[in-house]
Amino acid sequence: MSPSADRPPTGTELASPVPRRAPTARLKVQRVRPAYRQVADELRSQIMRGALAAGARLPSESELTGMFGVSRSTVREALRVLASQHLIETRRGVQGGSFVAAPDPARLVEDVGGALGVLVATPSLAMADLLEARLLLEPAAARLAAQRAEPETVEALRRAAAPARDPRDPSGFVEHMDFHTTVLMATGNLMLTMMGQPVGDVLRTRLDRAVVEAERWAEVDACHGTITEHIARGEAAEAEEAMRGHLLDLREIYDRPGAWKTG
Amino acid sequence: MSPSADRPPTGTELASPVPRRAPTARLKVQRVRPAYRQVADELRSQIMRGALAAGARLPSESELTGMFGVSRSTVREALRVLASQHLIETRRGVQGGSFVAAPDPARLVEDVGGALGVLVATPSLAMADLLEARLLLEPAAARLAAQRAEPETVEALRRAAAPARDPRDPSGFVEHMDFHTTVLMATGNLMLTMMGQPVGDVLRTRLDRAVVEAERWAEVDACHGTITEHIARGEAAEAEEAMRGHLLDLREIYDRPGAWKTG
DNA sequence: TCGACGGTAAATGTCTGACACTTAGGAAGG
DNA sequence: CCTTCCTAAGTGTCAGACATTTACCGTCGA
Repeated sequence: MSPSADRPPTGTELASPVPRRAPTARLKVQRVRPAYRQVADELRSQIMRGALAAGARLPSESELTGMFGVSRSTVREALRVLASQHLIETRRGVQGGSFVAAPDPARLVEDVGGALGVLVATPSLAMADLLEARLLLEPAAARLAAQRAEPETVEALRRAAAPARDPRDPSGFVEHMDFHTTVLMATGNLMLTMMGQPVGDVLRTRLDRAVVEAERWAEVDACHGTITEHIARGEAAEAEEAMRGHLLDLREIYDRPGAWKTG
Repeated sequence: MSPSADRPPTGTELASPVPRRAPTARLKVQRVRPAYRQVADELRSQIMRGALAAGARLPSESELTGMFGVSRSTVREALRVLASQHLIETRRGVQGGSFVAAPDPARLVEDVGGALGVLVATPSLAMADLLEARLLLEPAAARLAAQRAEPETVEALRRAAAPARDPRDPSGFVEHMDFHTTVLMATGNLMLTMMGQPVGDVLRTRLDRAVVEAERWAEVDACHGTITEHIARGEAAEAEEAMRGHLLDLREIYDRPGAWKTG
């Protein structure tokens, strides 16, 4: 990140390399907010305030044109902003329009994962940080999962712990979800799932699986099975410890040279 | 990633105003992706692939119209999408244009916080979940902070632990950052900070401070001080335990009826 | 009576061309 | 050397038109 990269106002500036003796008031702020931003902010505020319930239909673009006194292009750019933040969805055709989108955890996780992927490409966020965060989160999640184990979630865990079969045989891929994600979900706490999943996603997608031998995967699967059974029996402490050990094992893989796909 | 590619099965479909007895296969997928999305996806892909480095300038809107063979409106809508995902920043004037944005953790935290705020308005994510997640994260963070305490971070902690003075007296508000955020930052692990801060933000902004008596805040400040000193002395276990106790104390506040601002 | 078919209209999607506004940098003037 | 003004590149905004999608509804035929 070049130090000259001028940062627009985020409001949460940390250590700012304060430009001493600013020549003339040299603000980088946008003097005027573009109209499309004002429109977007106003609509967003209405949505967040609950004035527009989820599923509700916004006025048509032409109507918004009249309401805000701006052109349709401007309205549309505002709508694109909201749509890309998943606050609205637009449909075409008769009875089409822009609708307030129902908040979707999966979508948020996707977005965060994507942003994380970008961040790990910078020196500010190291893979080691992700591993540490995971090591902090998932053992605790395993403990909670054990404390709250229900037949249904245990069943899901068993499915997830079953080794993913040969990728060339797609038959086993139905309904197969990542084990670690499943453990997070088994806590019944959506917040934990949302915190942990993006981390796991990034680690998984950037690991070059070629550096790992087949028998290593067998060990991994064995660990998953052990953890699952601890959770199934409600053995909280054991589940936590097993997960911690598992993650430490994995760390050995992640620490290998060339384990990370660069691009 | 965030392109929110035409939704693969998220499995989290909730109450869709299901048109009973779907006439013919009634998919909600967009048959054709609008041009602005294609342009946005292509540009995003180039940015993520690294073909455009951070800070690099994209072609001007007019040039992009030529390159993609679409009108400027379409190009602009695509740029709005990328801008609202913080992948690019746009400047006006000579030497203006769209520039690849440097990844900014603070921005990501902001976004996640905003999205969380929306999610807690739904039954899928309860405040209790946030509290639990926090209870899981911050004590561990306090431990790590203690293990790695450096003079500089300790100093920042002391500043943050100092009671925020009367809001009507803005003098004390300079440089005052939330204590819990500071603890997270003191771990030196950006990932932990990014996981914890949105949670704290949501809890803080939605707590109706009117239900809390002044002396309660004094207790809170005292707790902050205790934790800070544990961290300063490198007492990891004590710091962790103090933080846990502090959060459990806070829980009493959060559990009061009427503690949450509805919206 | 019921299903298939096709028309209609309300919206979004796209294009074109024009003008306004912003702003860094250079030229002119003191 | 400093200040002031001008310029030009680029984004921001507007207006109007046409294209495309698609739920709905009426018609027709079996």
